[in-house]
Amino acid sequence: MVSGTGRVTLSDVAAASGVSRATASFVLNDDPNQTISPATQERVRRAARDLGYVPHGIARALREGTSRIVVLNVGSGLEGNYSRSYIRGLDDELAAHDHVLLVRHGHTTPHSIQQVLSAIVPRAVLRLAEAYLAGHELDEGDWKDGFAANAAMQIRYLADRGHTRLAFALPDNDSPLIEMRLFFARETTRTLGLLPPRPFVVPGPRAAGAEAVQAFLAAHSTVTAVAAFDDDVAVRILTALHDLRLSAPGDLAVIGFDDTEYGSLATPALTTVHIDAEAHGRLAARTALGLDATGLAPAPGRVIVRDSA
Amino acid sequence: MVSGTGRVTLSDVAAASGVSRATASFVLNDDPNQTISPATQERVRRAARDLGYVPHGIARALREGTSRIVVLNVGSGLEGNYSRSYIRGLDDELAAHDHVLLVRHGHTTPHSIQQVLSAIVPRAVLRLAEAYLAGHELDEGDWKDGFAANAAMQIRYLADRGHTRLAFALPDNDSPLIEMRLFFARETTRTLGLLPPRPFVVPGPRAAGAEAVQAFLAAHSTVTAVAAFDDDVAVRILTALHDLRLSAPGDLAVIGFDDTEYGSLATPALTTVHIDAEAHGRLAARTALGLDATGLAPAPGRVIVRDSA
DNA sequence: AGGGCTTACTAAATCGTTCTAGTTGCGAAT
DNA sequence: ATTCGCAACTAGAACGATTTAGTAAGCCCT
Repeated sequence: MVSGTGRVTLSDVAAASGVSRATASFVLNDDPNQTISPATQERVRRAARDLGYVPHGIARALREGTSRIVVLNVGSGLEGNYSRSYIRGLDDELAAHDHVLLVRHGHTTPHSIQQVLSAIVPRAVLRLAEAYLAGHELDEGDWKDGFAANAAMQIRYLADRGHTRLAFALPDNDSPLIEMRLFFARETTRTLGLLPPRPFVVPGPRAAGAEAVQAFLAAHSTVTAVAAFDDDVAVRILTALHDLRLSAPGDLAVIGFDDTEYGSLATPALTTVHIDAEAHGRLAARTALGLDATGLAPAPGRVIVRDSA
Repeated sequence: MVSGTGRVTLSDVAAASGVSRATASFVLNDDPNQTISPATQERVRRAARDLGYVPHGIARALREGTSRIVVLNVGSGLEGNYSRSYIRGLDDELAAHDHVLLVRHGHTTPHSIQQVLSAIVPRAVLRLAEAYLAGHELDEGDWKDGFAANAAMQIRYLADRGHTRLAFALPDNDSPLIEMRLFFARETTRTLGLLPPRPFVVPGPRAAGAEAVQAFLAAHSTVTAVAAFDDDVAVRILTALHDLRLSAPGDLAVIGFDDTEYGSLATPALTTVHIDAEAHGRLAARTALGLDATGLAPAPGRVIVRDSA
C-alpha cells in the first residue's frame, strides 16, 4: 500500500480506493464544485483513515502558492500575561482554520527574516502588538478601542483614588508600544481634566533604577502616583522605592500593566491591570486569514487591586 | 524578465543568462560535482543578483524532502536567561548553515504538532532542554556535563557556606527538567558527603507559597538553606519568607538558578547561578544538522553572589 | 582511427498536491 | 433521434526547485 519511503501520499489513497488522485483530492478537501457519490466519498475517506494519510503541507503549499503557516514576530517582550494569552488565542483560532502558528524570535537580521519568508512562504506575518499601530483597517475595530480602554483604566484608577499629578514610567528599551501607551495616557488625563503624566525612564539595573526614581521624585515633588508601562517597570519602581527607604503607596502609588507573577510577589504586592488578550489574538488570526472578524468581543480588562496603589 | 506573478524563479535567471535551469541551479548551489566555466558562472550569478532572485524554499523543500527549518518546541518556561541565550545560540548557528529557527509554543496538542510537522517538514524538531534527557548520543558530550557542572555549582555554593542540611525547591508544574535537577543535586550532595536535599513544592499563588514554606520549615527545622529549581521558585520563597516575617539568609539561605531580572530586584537580592547557554544552543544546532560538533566548549556557569545566600 | 577521458553543458524526471478541462454514460426535453 | 444537461468521474498540467542521465565537442593516447 505504502510507497517506498514510508509516507502515505494521495496517490496511495487514490489507488487503495480505486479512484483517481483528483477524485481523492476532491473528497478530502470537500470541494463544493464537485459532485462525488456518497459511496465513493466513503471509500476514499476510509482509505485515507486506514492508511493514515496526512497531506504533505509542502507540496500543498507549492501548489497553492502559500503555506498554512502564520509567523508571529516577537521582538523581545514575551514575558507577561498579555503576550501569553495573545499567543494562545492566536494559536487556537489559527488551528481552528487549519493553520499553524510559529513564533520567530527577535534576532531578526533583515537577511534571516528574508530566509524565513522564502523558506516557508507563510500565509501571513504578524508582529506582536504592531497590528494596531499600522493597522488602519482596525481603526474602528474593537481591538484598538479595547486596548485604549485598558490603558485608560490604569490612569483612571489612580485618578479615582484622588491622585492628580501623575507620572508615566517607561522601560529603557524601545518597544513599539511606548508611543501608544503614552498617547492613551495623555488622552485619558485630558478627558479627566488632569495634567498630562510626566514620562520618565526606569533602567533595568537595580542601582540605576533607584537613581532614576530618586532623581525624578526630586525634580517633581508634586507627583503622587505613577502608572508604569508594564509590570516589569512597575516592579523596578517598587524595588527602587524600597532601596530609597520610601514606601508605596504612601510616598508614591504605583500601578502596573499586564499582570505578571512577579508583580504579585513584589513587596508591596503590585496593583495592576489584567488584560485577557485571547480575543485580541483570535481577532488577529481572523484578519490575517482574511476572514470575517465580527462578533469577537475582546474581554474587558480589569484592575487587580493589591497593595501598591 | 519577471514572470507574471512577481516572483523571480530559477527559470527567469536561466533565461536571462542564456543557460538551462539545471546549469543555473548548479552554479547557485556551488555543486561540487559539476564543472561550469567561470564565464558562465559569472553570468548566472550576475543575473540572479540583478533580478533579485531568491530561491523558493517550499519548492526546494518539496524536492529535497525536507525544509531548512528547525523547530524548537518550548513547553512553558521561556523566561529566564538560559532559554534566551540558548535560543540565541541555536538561531545563530542555524543561520550560519542556511537554516532557520522557528519556535513553537506549547499548547501542543498531539494533533497540532502533527500539523506543524506536515506543514513544513522541518529538518529537525528540538525540545528545549530535552536533548540531554533522551539524548544518549550526548552521553559523554560537553552539554550534559556542562549542565551537571552548573547544577552542582548551586549546591556546592551552599555547602561552601557551611550549610549541611539542604532543601530543594520545585515549581508546581511538571517541567521535564525537574527529574534531572533533582538527580544532579543528589549526586552533588553525595560527593560532598552530605545528606540528599529534601525536595518540596512551592506553588505560585502568594498565600499558597507562604503556606508551603511555613509547613516545610516546621517539618524540617534543621534545614538551613534551599536550592531552588529556578529563579522563579526562588523568588516565591523570598516572598514567602518576607510574608512569614523571616529573613534570608538568616533564617533560610536561598539560591536560585538561571539568573533573571526579577531575582536581582527581589528583597533581599537573589544569589543565583548564571548560565550562558549560547554554546548549548550552538551544539544543539550542530547535532540537529548532523554536523561535526567538536570544539564547542560551553562557557562555564558562575554564581552571582548577592544577598540571599 | 578508434576508444577513453574531461569539460561544459542540457532535457526531463521528480517531489505531492490542486485544479482545469475534459470524458463518459444516462435520463429528459425537443 | 438528436440534443442538452447533469452526475460522476479522470488525465494531466501546473507550482519551482534539484538531480540523474545524457550529449557534444575537444583532446590525448596507443
